[in-house]
Amino acid sequence: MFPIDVRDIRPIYEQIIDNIKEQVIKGILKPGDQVPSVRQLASMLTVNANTVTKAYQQLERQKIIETIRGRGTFIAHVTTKQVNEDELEDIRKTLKSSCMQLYYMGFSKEDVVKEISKIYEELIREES
Amino acid sequence: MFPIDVRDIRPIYEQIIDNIKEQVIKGILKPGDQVPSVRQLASMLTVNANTVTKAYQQLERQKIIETIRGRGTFIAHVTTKQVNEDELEDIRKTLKSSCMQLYYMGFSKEDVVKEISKIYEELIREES
Amino acid sequence: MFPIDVRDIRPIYEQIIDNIKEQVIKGILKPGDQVPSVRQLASMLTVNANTVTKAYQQLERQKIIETIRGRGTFIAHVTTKQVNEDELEDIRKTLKSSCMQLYYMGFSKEDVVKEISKIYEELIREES
Amino acid sequence: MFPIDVRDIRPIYEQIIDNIKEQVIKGILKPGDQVPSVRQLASMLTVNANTVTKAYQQLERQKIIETIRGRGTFIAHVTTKQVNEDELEDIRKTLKSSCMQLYYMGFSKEDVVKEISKIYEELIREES
DNA sequence: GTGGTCTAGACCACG
DNA sequence: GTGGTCTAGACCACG
Repeated sequence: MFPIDVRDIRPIYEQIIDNIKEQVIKGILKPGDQVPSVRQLASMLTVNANTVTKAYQQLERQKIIETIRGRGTFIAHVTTKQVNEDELEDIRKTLKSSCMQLYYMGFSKEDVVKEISKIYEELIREES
Repeated sequence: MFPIDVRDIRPIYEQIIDNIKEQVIKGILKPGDQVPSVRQLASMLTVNANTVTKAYQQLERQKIIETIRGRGTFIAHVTTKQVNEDELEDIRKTLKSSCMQLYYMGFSKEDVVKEISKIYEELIREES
Repeated sequence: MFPIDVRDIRPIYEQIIDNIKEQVIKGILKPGDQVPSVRQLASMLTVNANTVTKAYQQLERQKIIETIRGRGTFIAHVTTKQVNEDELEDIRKTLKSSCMQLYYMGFSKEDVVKEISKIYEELIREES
Repeated sequence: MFPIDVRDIRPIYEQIIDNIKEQVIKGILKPGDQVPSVRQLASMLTVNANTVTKAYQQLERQKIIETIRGRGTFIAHVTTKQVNEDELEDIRKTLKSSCMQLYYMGFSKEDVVKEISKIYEELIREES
């Protein structure tokens, strides 16, 4: 599967969320694909099952996966998510914090744009 | 001073850090300017003095402010911070998470670039 | 564990820092070893948990220990720390103060060298 | 006179103590020499008079200066100070902390000895 | 159970 | 008056 880094700043459940999202965006996981059960993934990543549960709950709330009782958990069929203003505001705060840190490291606006463009491109690079 | 938002995802001390950084970047606070004492700022924001202390300690470690014994706390004289690879890697992870969230909201690469450009520009608007 | 001396000139959190550093240097604590949890150490030393937290935070900043979310705190895997000129200058000032005190007690250069050699040797005695 | 560095880790009163001790050790100030009055030194260094008072009190307790009522303050006539075991123990703790810091910066015993020798020599270099 | 955040409040060192 | 240290204790996030 994918690696969990216990030293990562992000909590483990967020790493799981980010990894699955990334695989969906990159097309590695496609709508209808089954994802491992909570217990399977927990043992694959050697993390606590509660941690995977938390990640799956959030992914489900975000309509990225869906659980069908008795059958398992699957990648949802894409429904472009509508813009949530509160969430967007939180993202902006995060971006602003990152910008300030980069500013202090001497990054110009162009440097920042270059950085984020590269990140976005790597994400949606067709069939990675 | 500036508002503390208890509903903000960021802890209070981080909001304080971000706000002061922002004022320095925008040139509202200049090198040598005195910032409110721990107790003053605490009562202005109606937060506990320890919370302000924590924010100030981190700002001091980042060389953004400096404390002069018995006199108070001041904006540091700029010393361009050198790039820390570990820190940069953490920022990249944060940017990637934000990109994925924005992608799910339907933001194209151009939209994301526009968004971050606006944020960066607002930050340095008044020739810092 | 180790004793806290309330009469010591150093604050408690510094005594904790120094004690753990010493155990690491002496090889009593090895990379990967778990150190007591904040609460455990606090009750062992009968000090407040916040005091231990402060010591651990500084040790973490110095890359001597690392915290793994929900699992505990561990001795870091050694990464030789690079020389920080500012820090070195501070150490030199401290050494100079000590030298002057010793000079007044009648210590010759050879006495001082003998003293510090003994201290250093006791530190690394058991092949760390 | 001598410079006070408000950014120095040492409190101002300690800087004053250290500076006067240093001048005595180096022979710049000799037994019987008059030192500035508290108010004079305070205005020379632009520090608070209480700070100078504190420094002078400690220097007097250490028999390095002596105050003659109505006449002023003078460098004391040398009387080799006897070794105070408690004080020596404190110095050892300080030296140990410094050794540990230097050890973490990669200093060998020889490096540390070289460092402290240089500091001691610069101190007693005849007529600096 | 683990550490992180925050409060209220005391006391101290420095100036 | 300024920040630094420390306590007691609450509540939260993560696992």
